[in-house]
Amino acid sequence: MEKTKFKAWIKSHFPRVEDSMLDVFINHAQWVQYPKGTQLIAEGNRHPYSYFLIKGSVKSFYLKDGKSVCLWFAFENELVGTLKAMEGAPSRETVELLEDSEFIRLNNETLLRLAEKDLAFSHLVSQLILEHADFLEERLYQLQFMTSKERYEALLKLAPEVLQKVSLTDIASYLGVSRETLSRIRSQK
Amino acid sequence: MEKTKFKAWIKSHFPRVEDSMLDVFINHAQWVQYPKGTQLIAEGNRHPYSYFLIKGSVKSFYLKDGKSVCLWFAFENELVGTLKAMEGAPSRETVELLEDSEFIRLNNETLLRLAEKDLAFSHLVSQLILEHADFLEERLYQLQFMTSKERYEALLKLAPEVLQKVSLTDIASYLGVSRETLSRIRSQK
DNA sequence: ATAGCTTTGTGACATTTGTCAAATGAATTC
DNA sequence: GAATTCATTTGACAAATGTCACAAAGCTAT
Repeated sequence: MEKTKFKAWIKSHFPRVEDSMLDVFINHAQWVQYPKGTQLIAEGNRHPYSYFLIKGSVKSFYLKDGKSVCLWFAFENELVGTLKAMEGAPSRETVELLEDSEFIRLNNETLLRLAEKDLAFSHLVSQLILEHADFLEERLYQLQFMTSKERYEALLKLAPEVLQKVSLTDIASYLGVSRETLSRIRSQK
Repeated sequence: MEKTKFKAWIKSHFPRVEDSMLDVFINHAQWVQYPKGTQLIAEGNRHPYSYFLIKGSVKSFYLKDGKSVCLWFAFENELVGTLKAMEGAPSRETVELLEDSEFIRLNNETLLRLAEKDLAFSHLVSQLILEHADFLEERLYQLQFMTSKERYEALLKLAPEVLQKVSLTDIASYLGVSRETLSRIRSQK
């Protein structure tokens, strides 16, 4: 069962969550699968789920003047979701599958209800938000302090799988430069 | 007593925190006061406190090639602290007073210990991190999507007091442009 | 294999922004 | 209030990046 993978991941990331709790949690989760191109979360809509990505890859983006500008990518063994969805608010971003992918799906309300009553889950939720905030701070640092070339190199170092799975157009938008500029950065080295 | 102001603020922001809990919390807090220019939190150091700003203003910045680049500003009735300090890790940023200021000071470990044991406090901590994450997402959106002129106008709209209290040099670095460019943006309108 | 589509790369040029230097303006000290 | 310091503005130029046009390379389906 794919849930095993998810369970192992939680246990390694949140060793303080007890097994009994974890089982309650897992029982509320479902395995789901969607084809490439599916919009998991659509801009402007409320979305009731968060996901753990078992297999595949996704991108998150806003639309700007009809073009997509990527905010993040996710690959195997990563969490996929948005703060807005967690808060029950309409999403500002769209999350779309880059290839056929499998997920463990978690209902946000269920998650919050568990966190409401149980201290360990509340800490888990804090932890998740904290990790996301750390990611955002790093992104912000890079956008404010690093040149586009440095950002490209940092991305390659941190997540080399991006190059395999994501188009250069999407990577360029993620880095905050035009396709052409990224192309030139790449040809320089 | 200045703690009253802090108490009122918490009650309006987190109506679900009970009075008894709040009193425990407040009893762990201290009122402190520092002169303009004080570095509340210094880059590279661990820092044991978070603050509620009673009166005054602060800026947060990194150093880049000897120049400061601002990450955020805070004014009356706002929380002042860093995620890194919360996590007990060395700070990457420096937090400095823009004028003589007064704070309610909270020990991070005490805060976390309370959150450890008490559900209401755990939710409060989640909520605080969540608000910070929302701020970061908005910042990121602005840096990636908006022109420097639009960012300047957004800042004026959201926090007009910035113009009163913060130098244009610091505002420029916050917006991600040079002093000269900000000056030209301002003269355009 | 070919035709058609999508992605990526390259050149020419315009625009934005940064950098350096100097001038102006505002605030502070003696 | 004159002198000094600091912050802001302005001008001239250079560097980085965006935009547009098109060429080249990779894929897909027939």
